[in-house]
Amino acid sequence: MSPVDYDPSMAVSAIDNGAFLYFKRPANPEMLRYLWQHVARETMHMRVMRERERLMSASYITPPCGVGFGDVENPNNNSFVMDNGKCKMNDYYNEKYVEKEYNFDNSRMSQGKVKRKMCTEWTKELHEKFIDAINQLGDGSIFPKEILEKMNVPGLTRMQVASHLQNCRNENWRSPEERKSTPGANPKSSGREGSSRKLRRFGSMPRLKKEKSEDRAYDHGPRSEMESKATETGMANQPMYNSMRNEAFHPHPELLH
DNA sequence: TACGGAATAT
DNA sequence: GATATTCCGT
Repeated sequence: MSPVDYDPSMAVSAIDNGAFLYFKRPANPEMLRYLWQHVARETMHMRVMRERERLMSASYITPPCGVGFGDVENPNNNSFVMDNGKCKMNDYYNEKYVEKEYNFDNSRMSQGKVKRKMCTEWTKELHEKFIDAINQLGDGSIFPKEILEKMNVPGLTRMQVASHLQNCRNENWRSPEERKSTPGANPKSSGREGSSRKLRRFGSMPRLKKEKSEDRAYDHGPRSEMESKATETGMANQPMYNSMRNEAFHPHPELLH
Protein backbone atom coordinates (compact mmCIF):
# COMPACT_ATOMS: atom_id res chain seq x y z
CA MET A 1 0.00 0.00 0.00
CA SER A 2 1.59 3.20 -1.13
CA PRO A 3 1.27 6.45 0.88
CA VAL A 4 -0.89 8.04 -1.82
CA ASP A 5 -3.75 5.60 -1.89
CA TYR A 6 -3.78 4.71 1.76
CA ASP A 7 -7.38 4.54 2.88
CA PRO A 8 -8.45 3.60 6.44
CA SER A 9 -11.82 2.27 5.30
CA MET A 10 -10.06 -0.01 2.85
CA ALA A 11 -7.89 -1.23 5.72
CA VAL A 12 -10.96 -2.22 7.69
CA SER A 13 -12.44 -3.90 4.68
CA ALA A 14 -9.22 -5.78 4.00
CA ILE A 15 -9.03 -7.09 7.56
CA ASP A 16 -12.68 -8.11 7.42
CA ASN A 17 -11.93 -10.08 4.32
CA GLY A 18 -9.19 -12.07 5.93
CA ALA A 19 -6.10 -9.89 5.60
CA PHE A 20 -3.73 -10.37 8.49
CA LEU A 21 -2.04 -7.00 8.26
CA TYR A 22 -2.56 -3.72 6.47
CA PHE A 23 0.16 -1.14 6.60
CA LYS A 24 1.31 2.02 4.99
CA ARG A 25 4.46 1.99 2.89
CA PRO A 26 7.30 2.28 3.33
CA ALA A 27 7.16 -0.38 5.99
CA ASN A 28 9.25 0.29 9.06
CA PRO A 29 11.55 -2.45 10.45
CA GLU A 30 9.29 -3.02 13.41
CA MET A 31 6.41 -3.80 11.11
CA LEU A 32 8.50 -6.16 9.03
CA ARG A 33 9.73 -8.00 12.12
CA TYR A 34 6.14 -8.43 13.22
CA LEU A 35 5.19 -9.71 9.80
CA TRP A 36 7.96 -12.31 9.78
CA GLN A 37 7.08 -13.47 13.26
CA HIS A 38 3.59 -14.11 12.06
CA VAL A 39 4.81 -16.06 9.04
CA ALA A 40 7.09 -18.19 11.21
CA ARG A 41 4.33 -18.91 13.70
CA GLU A 42 1.87 -19.89 10.98
CA THR A 43 4.41 -22.13 9.30
CA MET A 44 5.11 -23.93 12.55
CA HIS A 45 1.43 -24.36 13.18
CA MET A 46 0.92 -25.87 9.76
CA ARG A 47 3.77 -28.30 10.31
CA VAL A 48 2.35 -29.44 13.60
CA MET A 49 -1.07 -29.98 12.07
CA ARG A 50 0.36 -31.94 9.17
CA GLU A 51 2.40 -34.13 11.46
CA ARG A 52 -0.66 -34.81 13.54
CA GLU A 53 -2.62 -35.78 10.45
CA ARG A 54 0.18 -38.00 9.32
CA LEU A 55 0.18 -39.91 12.59
CA MET A 56 -3.58 -40.15 12.60
CA SER A 57 -3.59 -41.72 9.17
CA ALA A 58 -1.56 -44.62 10.60
CA SER A 59 0.44 -44.76 7.46
CA TYR A 60 4.00 -45.88 7.78
CA ILE A 61 5.16 -43.86 4.82
CA THR A 62 7.96 -41.49 5.57
CA PRO A 63 7.01 -37.88 5.01
CA PRO A 64 9.31 -35.50 3.17
CA CYS A 65 10.86 -34.33 6.42
CA GLY A 66 12.49 -37.73 6.72
CA VAL A 67 11.11 -39.06 9.98
CA GLY A 68 11.52 -42.81 10.19
CA PHE A 69 8.60 -45.10 10.49
CA GLY A 70 7.49 -47.73 12.90
CA ASP A 71 4.45 -49.11 14.53
CA VAL A 72 2.97 -46.19 16.37
CA GLU A 73 1.02 -48.35 18.78
CA ASN A 74 3.79 -50.89 19.27
CA PRO A 75 7.07 -49.04 19.24
CA ASN A 76 8.88 -52.32 19.74
CA ASN A 77 7.48 -53.83 16.62
CA ASN A 78 10.44 -53.28 14.39
CA SER A 79 10.03 -56.40 12.37
CA PHE A 80 10.59 -54.29 9.32
CA VAL A 81 12.04 -50.85 9.04
CA MET A 82 12.01 -49.02 5.78
CA ASP A 83 15.25 -47.13 5.60
CA ASN A 84 14.71 -45.53 2.29
CA GLY A 85 11.06 -44.63 2.37
CA LYS A 86 10.00 -41.45 0.73
CA CYS A 87 7.17 -39.92 -1.14
CA LYS A 88 6.77 -37.10 -3.54
CA MET A 89 5.80 -33.67 -2.32
CA ASN A 90 2.84 -33.71 -4.64
CA ASP A 91 1.52 -36.86 -3.07
CA TYR A 92 2.12 -35.67 0.44
CA TYR A 93 0.10 -32.54 -0.04
CA ASN A 94 -2.33 -33.88 -2.56
CA GLU A 95 -5.96 -33.40 -1.68
CA LYS A 96 -8.98 -34.81 -3.36
CA TYR A 97 -12.14 -32.86 -3.40
CA VAL A 98 -15.27 -34.68 -2.36
CA GLU A 99 -18.34 -33.04 -3.76
CA LYS A 100 -20.95 -34.64 -1.56
CA GLU A 101 -19.26 -33.30 1.54
CA TYR A 102 -19.25 -29.78 0.24
CA ASN A 103 -20.67 -27.74 3.07
CA PHE A 104 -23.38 -25.15 3.19
CA ASP A 105 -21.42 -22.13 4.33
CA ASN A 106 -18.98 -22.36 1.47
CA SER A 107 -15.99 -21.42 3.58
CA ARG A 108 -12.69 -22.97 2.67
CA MET A 109 -12.38 -24.74 5.99
CA SER A 110 -15.63 -26.59 5.63
CA GLN A 111 -15.14 -27.91 2.12
CA GLY A 112 -14.91 -31.67 2.43
CA LYS A 113 -11.44 -32.66 1.47
CA VAL A 114 -10.09 -36.13 1.56
CA LYS A 115 -6.44 -36.90 1.40
CA ARG A 116 -5.29 -39.39 -1.14
CA LYS A 117 -3.20 -41.92 0.72
CA MET A 118 0.46 -41.20 0.60
CA CYS A 119 2.30 -43.33 -1.90
CA THR A 120 4.09 -46.37 -0.63
CA GLU A 121 7.43 -46.78 -2.23
CA TRP A 122 8.03 -50.44 -2.89
CA THR A 123 11.68 -50.56 -2.11
CA LYS A 124 13.79 -53.60 -2.76
CA GLU A 125 13.53 -54.47 0.92
CA LEU A 126 9.76 -54.16 1.00
CA HIS A 127 9.47 -56.16 -2.19
CA GLU A 128 11.71 -58.84 -0.69
CA LYS A 129 9.31 -59.10 2.19
CA PHE A 130 6.51 -59.45 -0.30
CA ILE A 131 8.34 -62.22 -2.16
CA ASP A 132 9.24 -63.96 1.08
CA ALA A 133 5.59 -63.95 2.04
CA ILE A 134 4.64 -65.46 -1.28
CA ASN A 135 7.26 -68.14 -0.96
CA GLN A 136 6.06 -68.99 2.52
CA LEU A 137 2.49 -69.18 1.38
CA GLY A 138 2.98 -71.53 -1.53
CA ASP A 139 0.05 -73.63 -2.63
CA GLY A 140 -3.32 -72.12 -2.61
CA SER A 141 -2.93 -68.96 -0.56
CA ILE A 142 -1.42 -66.36 -2.78
CA PHE A 143 -3.95 -63.69 -2.05
CA PRO A 144 -3.37 -60.13 -0.88
CA LYS A 145 -4.79 -60.79 2.55
CA GLU A 146 -2.51 -63.75 3.18
CA ILE A 147 0.50 -61.91 1.82
CA LEU A 148 -0.25 -58.92 3.99
CA GLU A 149 -0.43 -61.08 7.09
CA LYS A 150 2.83 -62.84 6.30
CA MET A 151 4.58 -59.60 5.53
CA ASN A 152 3.70 -58.16 8.92
CA VAL A 153 4.47 -54.58 7.97
CA PRO A 154 2.71 -52.03 10.17
CA GLY A 155 0.48 -49.71 8.23
CA LEU A 156 0.61 -51.58 4.96
CA THR A 157 -2.86 -52.25 3.62
CA ARG A 158 -4.40 -55.13 1.74
CA MET A 159 -5.19 -52.75 -1.11
CA GLN A 160 -1.58 -51.77 -1.40
CA VAL A 161 -0.50 -55.38 -1.46
CA ALA A 162 -3.18 -56.15 -4.04
CA SER A 163 -1.99 -53.31 -6.18
CA HIS A 164 1.61 -54.45 -5.94
CA LEU A 165 0.61 -58.02 -6.67
CA GLN A 166 -1.19 -56.84 -9.76
CA ASN A 167 1.92 -55.08 -10.96
CA CYS A 168 4.16 -58.03 -10.23
CA ARG A 169 1.88 -60.45 -12.00
CA ASN A 170 1.92 -58.23 -15.01
CA GLU A 171 5.65 -57.73 -14.68
CA ASN A 172 5.08 -54.04 -14.38
CA TRP A 173 7.26 -53.47 -11.40
CA ARG A 174 10.94 -52.67 -11.04
CA SER A 175 12.81 -51.81 -7.90
CA PRO A 176 13.66 -48.13 -7.40
CA GLU A 177 17.33 -49.05 -7.82
CA GLU A 178 16.64 -50.66 -11.16
CA ARG A 179 14.53 -47.75 -12.28
CA LYS A 180 17.32 -45.41 -11.40
CA SER A 181 19.91 -47.34 -13.36
CA THR A 182 17.76 -47.79 -16.48
CA PRO A 183 15.16 -45.05 -16.39
CA GLY A 184 13.75 -45.64 -19.85
CA ALA A 185 13.55 -49.40 -19.80
CA ASN A 186 10.17 -50.99 -20.14
CA PRO A 187 9.79 -53.74 -17.57
CA LYS A 188 7.58 -55.76 -19.89
CA SER A 189 9.92 -55.85 -22.83
CA SER A 190 13.11 -56.87 -21.06
CA GLY A 191 14.45 -59.83 -23.00
CA ARG A 192 14.11 -63.10 -21.18
CA GLU A 193 10.83 -64.55 -22.31
CA GLY A 194 11.18 -63.39 -25.89
CA SER A 195 8.27 -64.28 -28.10
CA SER A 196 7.11 -67.23 -26.05
CA ARG A 197 3.90 -67.04 -24.16
CA LYS A 198 4.40 -65.30 -20.85
CA LEU A 199 3.66 -67.13 -17.69
CA ARG A 200 1.51 -65.43 -15.17
CA ARG A 201 3.23 -65.24 -11.86
CA PHE A 202 1.81 -66.03 -8.45
CA GLY A 203 -1.30 -67.62 -9.84
CA SER A 204 -4.46 -65.86 -10.77
CA MET A 205 -8.15 -66.11 -10.62
CA PRO A 206 -9.93 -66.80 -13.88
CA ARG A 207 -10.75 -63.71 -15.80
CA LEU A 208 -14.34 -62.95 -15.28
CA LYS A 209 -14.85 -60.04 -17.58
CA LYS A 210 -14.99 -60.20 -21.34
CA GLU A 211 -11.72 -59.03 -22.71
CA LYS A 212 -10.45 -57.62 -25.96
CA SER A 213 -9.14 -60.24 -28.36
CA GLU A 214 -5.65 -58.79 -28.64
CA ASP A 215 -5.20 -58.74 -24.91
CA ARG A 216 -5.02 -62.40 -24.10
CA ALA A 217 -1.31 -62.70 -23.41
CA TYR A 218 -1.86 -64.48 -20.14
CA ASP A 219 -4.98 -66.34 -21.03
CA HIS A 220 -5.26 -69.98 -21.76
CA GLY A 221 -7.41 -69.54 -24.80
CA PRO A 222 -11.19 -69.62 -24.77
CA ARG A 223 -12.61 -70.52 -21.43
CA SER A 224 -12.88 -74.25 -21.03
CA GLU A 225 -15.95 -76.03 -19.76
CA MET A 226 -14.08 -76.61 -16.54
CA GLU A 227 -13.50 -72.92 -16.10
CA SER A 228 -17.06 -71.94 -16.83
CA LYS A 229 -18.28 -74.55 -14.41
CA ALA A 230 -15.83 -73.39 -11.79
CA THR A 231 -17.00 -69.83 -12.09
CA GLU A 232 -20.63 -70.88 -11.89
CA THR A 233 -20.18 -72.95 -8.79
CA GLY A 234 -17.94 -70.49 -7.04
CA MET A 235 -15.10 -72.95 -7.15
CA ALA A 236 -13.07 -70.39 -9.03
CA ASN A 237 -12.73 -68.53 -5.78
CA GLN A 238 -11.04 -71.45 -4.10
CA PRO A 239 -7.28 -71.01 -4.13
CA MET A 240 -6.68 -74.66 -5.03
CA TYR A 241 -8.48 -74.09 -8.25
CA ASN A 242 -5.65 -71.89 -9.36
CA SER A 243 -3.09 -74.62 -9.16
CA MET A 244 -5.34 -76.85 -11.23
CA ARG A 245 -5.79 -74.19 -13.78
CA ASN A 246 -2.58 -72.27 -13.92
CA GLU A 247 0.73 -73.93 -14.58
CA ALA A 248 2.59 -70.85 -13.35
CA PHE A 249 0.95 -70.89 -9.99
CA HIS A 250 4.10 -71.73 -8.08
CA PRO A 251 6.51 -68.83 -8.17
CA HIS A 252 9.63 -70.00 -9.84
CA PRO A 253 12.94 -68.64 -8.49
CA GLU A 254 13.96 -67.64 -11.98
CA LEU A 255 10.89 -65.47 -12.27
CA LEU A 256 11.62 -63.56 -9.11
CA HIS A 257 13.52 -60.34 -9.00
C1' DT B 1 -20.11 -58.44 3.87
C1' DA B 2 -15.42 -59.18 2.68
C1' DC B 3 -12.58 -60.07 -0.65
C1' DG B 4 -9.97 -60.54 -5.39
C1' DG B 5 -8.63 -58.71 -9.65
C1' DA B 6 -8.89 -55.66 -13.71
C1' DA B 7 -9.43 -51.18 -15.01
C1' DT B 8 -8.90 -46.59 -14.24
C1' DA B 9 -7.50 -42.31 -11.83
C1' DT B 10 -4.10 -39.52 -9.77
C1' DG C 1 5.32 -44.24 -14.44
C1' DA C 2 4.23 -45.88 -9.85
C1' DT C 3 0.80 -46.34 -6.90
C1' DA C 4 -3.99 -45.64 -5.10
C1' DT C 5 -8.70 -46.08 -5.93
C1' DT C 6 -12.78 -47.64 -8.15
C1' DC C 7 -15.66 -50.93 -10.12
C1' DC C 8 -17.58 -55.19 -10.59
C1' DG C 9 -17.57 -59.93 -9.83
C1' DT C 10 -18.01 -63.97 -6.45
